[in-house]
Amino acid sequence: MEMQFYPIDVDYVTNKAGKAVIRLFGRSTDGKRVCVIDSNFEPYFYAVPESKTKVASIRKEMEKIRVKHDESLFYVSSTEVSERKYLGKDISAIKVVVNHPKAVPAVKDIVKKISGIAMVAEADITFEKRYLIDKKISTLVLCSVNGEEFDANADVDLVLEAKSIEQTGEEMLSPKILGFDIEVYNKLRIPREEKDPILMVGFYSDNFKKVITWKKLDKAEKYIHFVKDEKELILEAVKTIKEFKPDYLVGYFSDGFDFPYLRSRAKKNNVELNINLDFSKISFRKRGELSSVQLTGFAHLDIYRFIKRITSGGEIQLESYDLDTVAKEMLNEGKADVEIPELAGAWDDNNQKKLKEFCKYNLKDAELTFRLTEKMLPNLHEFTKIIGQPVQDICRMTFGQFVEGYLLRNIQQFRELVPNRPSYNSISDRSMDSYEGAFVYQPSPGLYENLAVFDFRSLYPTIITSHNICPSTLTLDSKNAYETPEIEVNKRKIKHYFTSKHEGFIPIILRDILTRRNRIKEIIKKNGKDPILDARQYSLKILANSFYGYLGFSGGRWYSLECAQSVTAYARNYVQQVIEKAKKEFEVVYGDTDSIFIRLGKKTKKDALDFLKEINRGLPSLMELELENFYVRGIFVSKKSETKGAKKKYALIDEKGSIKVRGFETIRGDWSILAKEVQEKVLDMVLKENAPQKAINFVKEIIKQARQKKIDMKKMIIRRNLTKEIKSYEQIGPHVAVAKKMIEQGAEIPAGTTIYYIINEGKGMIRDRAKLPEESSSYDSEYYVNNQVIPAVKSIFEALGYKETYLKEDHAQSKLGEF
DNA sequence: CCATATCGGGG
DNA sequence: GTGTACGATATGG
Repeated sequence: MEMQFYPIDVDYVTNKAGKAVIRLFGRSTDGKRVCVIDSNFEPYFYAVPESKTKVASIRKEMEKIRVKHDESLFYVSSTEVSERKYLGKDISAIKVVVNHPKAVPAVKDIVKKISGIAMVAEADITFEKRYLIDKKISTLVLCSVNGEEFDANADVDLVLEAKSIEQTGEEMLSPKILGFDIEVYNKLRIPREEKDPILMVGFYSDNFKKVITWKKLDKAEKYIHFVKDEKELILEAVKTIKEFKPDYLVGYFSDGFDFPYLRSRAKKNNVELNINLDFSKISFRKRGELSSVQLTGFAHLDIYRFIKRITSGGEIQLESYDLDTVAKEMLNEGKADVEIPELAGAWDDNNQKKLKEFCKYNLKDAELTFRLTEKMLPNLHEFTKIIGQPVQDICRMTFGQFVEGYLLRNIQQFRELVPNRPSYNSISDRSMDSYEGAFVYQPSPGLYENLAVFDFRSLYPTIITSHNICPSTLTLDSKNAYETPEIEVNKRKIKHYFTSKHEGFIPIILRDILTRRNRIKEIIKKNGKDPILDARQYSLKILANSFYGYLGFSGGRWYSLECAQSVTAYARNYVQQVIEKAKKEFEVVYGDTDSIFIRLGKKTKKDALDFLKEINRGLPSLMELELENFYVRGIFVSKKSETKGAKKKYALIDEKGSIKVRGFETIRGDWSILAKEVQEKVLDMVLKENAPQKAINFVKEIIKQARQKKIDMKKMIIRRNLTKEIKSYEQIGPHVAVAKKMIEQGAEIPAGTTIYYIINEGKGMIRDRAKLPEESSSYDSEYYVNNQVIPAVKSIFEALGYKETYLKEDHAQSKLGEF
């Protein structure tokens, strides 16, 4: 029979005959959950002989290989000579086909030892990845399959054994998404998996709301479902997922919290989290402290991980990635307003009213998770389609992995053999390599008016394409080659050369990405905004911008120090050239990596634009200097202990009154709200109103209010995490001291607990005066003035020239009366 | 200057 | 599992 479907999850299993078969789980066009089995794909790798002369004898030797491993026999099924390239050079490789994916590592080790073998390649690409690459299948994109119905032990509507399968369209899956979230008993601030039960599980989707809990609530909302205990709650949650049949089950930090917690509580209650479509156990792949929780048959997404990756470094800079902040920024809607530390108390006291609120809160979290996923879907899907790997992997991949995934798929057209993933040792060797990065033109601290900012459009990608920078074009021959600017290595000046006789695969692939992106941007310009096209161009932008970093990433297969060095060398050269030219007409205020900030002074905007045109006439075709914006005012500040202006620490206001702040994120979650608010307001007054004196008066007023204890205690709360067991602390910080006192009063405080505290008035050390917010009646205003307010605004006022008068090093305290 | 420590998300 | 392996930033020697 014929069927069209969207593959979502791909893996392989070994069938009764001992053969590895690929399974593609997905959704058919008529809405069924399906599993397609493809048993027509063979595992293989490549062996590269030292010279062509020995190929015949090597093949004979390889074909004799037999390895016993546990119960199975691994062997070479066939070999075949394949003319390939390796980093641009022609080589003969032998394709070695083996009887099982697990035979690859075993056989590979033996092949490596055969004399006359130079290297073994592509033995480290997983079977299912290899399948997707070779079959040119992207998950989530429509596939046609011809096959026979098959009887298999899987919780799907249809299993097909494929005779043929191919990707047939561009059309994408519209997935069934189920957001979920758990609430747990939290007498202590951090719940303990062994002791504290799960109290609620919430689910949300289009036309679907459900909260499961095990305390009966009278006159509760319809969506609340009651069960008798935690065990039943877990079973009911499993049943809910089974019946809903989502394509994506989505949580927020569910890799780090919800799933590990569910697993632990399921074990405690002696029940199985039986949601995988083949009834197998859920895989928790440890990666440092965090695990990646992978389901079989459908996708588990931790949307937090994708959002964090995709937004950092982008336009919107979030100060925190907690669900409330992210949802407010992206959905204009925050979490339900409850005091989560009160949940345990409400549960113990059977406080019906409060528990109903917590149910609502639980549902809201699931809803926000669901909505964020909907919002991110265009980007998530574009990456999945471009990179061609399952959506659950894309959701967790770094940009370096994006580049490598993209190269792996697109390198095939060049017949390039894929370099091996570097060994642990070579990674650590490579990470010793250091090289010069971007150029920074240091600003003099101060307030400037009337600025123009230029930047190079996609500077690093266009440098790579314009100068043919690629591991395959690197040459020692300076004839017919691009010559880099001088590069200083160990006090010696060197240059690299990249041939101009043929184009490297990285420049070709990258140029294709850039031109595709430009085409999409033109369509958007012509036809107006379109979220899908916008996601597509943004994905291509991120991908293109990641190539340079990838070349210098020690864990990369195509790592090349020479390439990475060359990219930054060219970049420094171009930016410095523009700065030198700009200096003849304007005052240059600042420059960093790919941007130049100039003061217009008596010159006009037109003069700035003419200058831009002039520069662009001299650049290679793909490179371009663009106007980023004109700014009314800008403040450049210096970091402490630096006299010159700091890198990337400035704030600008444009003609529309919107403020752009860079590098002020020293104010993080572990500072008081007071410090954050003061800094924000000061920047506002300086930039928007051009009123430094008013800002000073404002800070003076805040200090006065602090001293008169007129500021809300909530704004004084500082939080900090305990990273280890209390006993193992040598350095007793304020948060450690608070925790110690709590323990003395009988509390249990495991590692990982967040301690909230306020510094109280009195004599002695800071740590002895740190107390829980509920135990604090007042606060030490001098501490907050000197350690929170002043540090938050100090550098801003210094840049404005108030240094000597108002802020004298650490003795600021005595001077602050005048402040 | 480079090596080590901390932190994030979740309740 | 055709293994594994966070990444960015702050501090401290």
